Amino acid sequence: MPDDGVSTRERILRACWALLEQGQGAKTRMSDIAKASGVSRQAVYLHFSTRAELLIAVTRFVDAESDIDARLAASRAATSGLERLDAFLDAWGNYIPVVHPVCRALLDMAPDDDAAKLAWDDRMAALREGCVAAVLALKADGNLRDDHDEAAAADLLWTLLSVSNWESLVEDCHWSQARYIEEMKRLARQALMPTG
Amino acid sequence: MPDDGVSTRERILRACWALLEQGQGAKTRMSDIAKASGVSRQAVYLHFSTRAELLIAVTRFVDAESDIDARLAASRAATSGLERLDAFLDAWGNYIPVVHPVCRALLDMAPDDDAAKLAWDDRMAALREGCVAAVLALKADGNLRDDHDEAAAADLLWTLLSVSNWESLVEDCHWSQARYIEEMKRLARQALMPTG
DNA sequence: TGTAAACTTTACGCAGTGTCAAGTGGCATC
DNA sequence: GATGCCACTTGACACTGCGTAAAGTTTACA
Repeated sequence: MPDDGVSTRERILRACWALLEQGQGAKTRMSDIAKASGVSRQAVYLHFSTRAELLIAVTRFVDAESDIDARLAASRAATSGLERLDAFLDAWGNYIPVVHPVCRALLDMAPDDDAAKLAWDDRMAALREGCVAAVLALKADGNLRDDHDEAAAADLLWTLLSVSNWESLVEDCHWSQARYIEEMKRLARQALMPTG
Repeated sequence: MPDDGVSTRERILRACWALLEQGQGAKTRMSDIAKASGVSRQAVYLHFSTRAELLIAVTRFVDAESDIDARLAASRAATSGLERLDAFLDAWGNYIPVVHPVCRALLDMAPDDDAAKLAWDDRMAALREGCVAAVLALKADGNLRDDHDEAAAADLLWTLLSVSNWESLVEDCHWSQARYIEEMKRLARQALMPTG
């Protein structure tokens, strides 16, 4: 533990996070990260054996720092299905902008790197669990369309909530975050519930 | 012009296409393509100065070979807005599986390569034009929701029709192509038209 | 004084892209 | 039949970025 009480490992994680946040996701090199952390390139490898491992660690770090669990608590506490759906959309939809830079970096290296792909798939599997839970809550209220089963409904919701769709609307189409959330809520209701 | 009457350039394009179709998009190297074309690696560079340029040429080649224009003709010929929307969804939705391997390869290199990114954005801009046309046709019929303007409606449709969403439903969730098209049509109507 | 942990420095191996220069074989033209 | 061009081959090389290896430095602690 050097100067301040913060560990080198954490300095690297924060520096990497900061770099990813200022764009250039896929172009962020190990040497850039080392420089930004004020540490040698080799020191980075002392803590994270590959670039993929570092990026995965950063996503976990961001999850912890931004307390994703607290965000999701409201959706689990909801009493009605619709309430749960809305709360889940609020939680996840508002979390996307926070993790997005890191997600993007991970996603960009996934086609090349099996570890990154695995980590991403894992994340998406967790998201899908939330979707299934929301769908089941709707169904319990008799508020699920009868023309698709729970799996299909979850597929649809999971697809709507993808990071790509957020990028498309917020980054490419310049929608505000609030508008994105609002429209997603409407879209999800229309897609899943019996009457508009 | 060697053995058969087909040019080396075309042999390379077809070989590249075939390789991309059998998976491993981002992992397809210039040397693999050369080998599959029965030509030296240098010969590939004689025809395409970079990997990005080659991939872009392949997308154009696939467009020409699969006659994307003919596919879109029906949507332009439609008389009503709804007809146009459906025809557009059929044309594009059924074209995705054809170009997908090539699109994926281009998309995978976009974060790293400006030329690839530009080519991709161009393609997406063309798709958006189709979306705008469909939205305007709906509006002409008085069949556009009044709670978003044409731009927002086009944004939404364009996002729904993304390659990522096709991948999500067809590849990840194992939906059939027919089911994908059907559900997209419903989703688009619900999102854009006044009454479900 | 010794030693162990954390980090630095320098160097290297490797894959893949893109470049360069010197061939080679066929085909056309004079 | 020599000349020359064209498309292509061969083999080498520079460059980037990842990951590894080995030896040295600093600090802290016993």
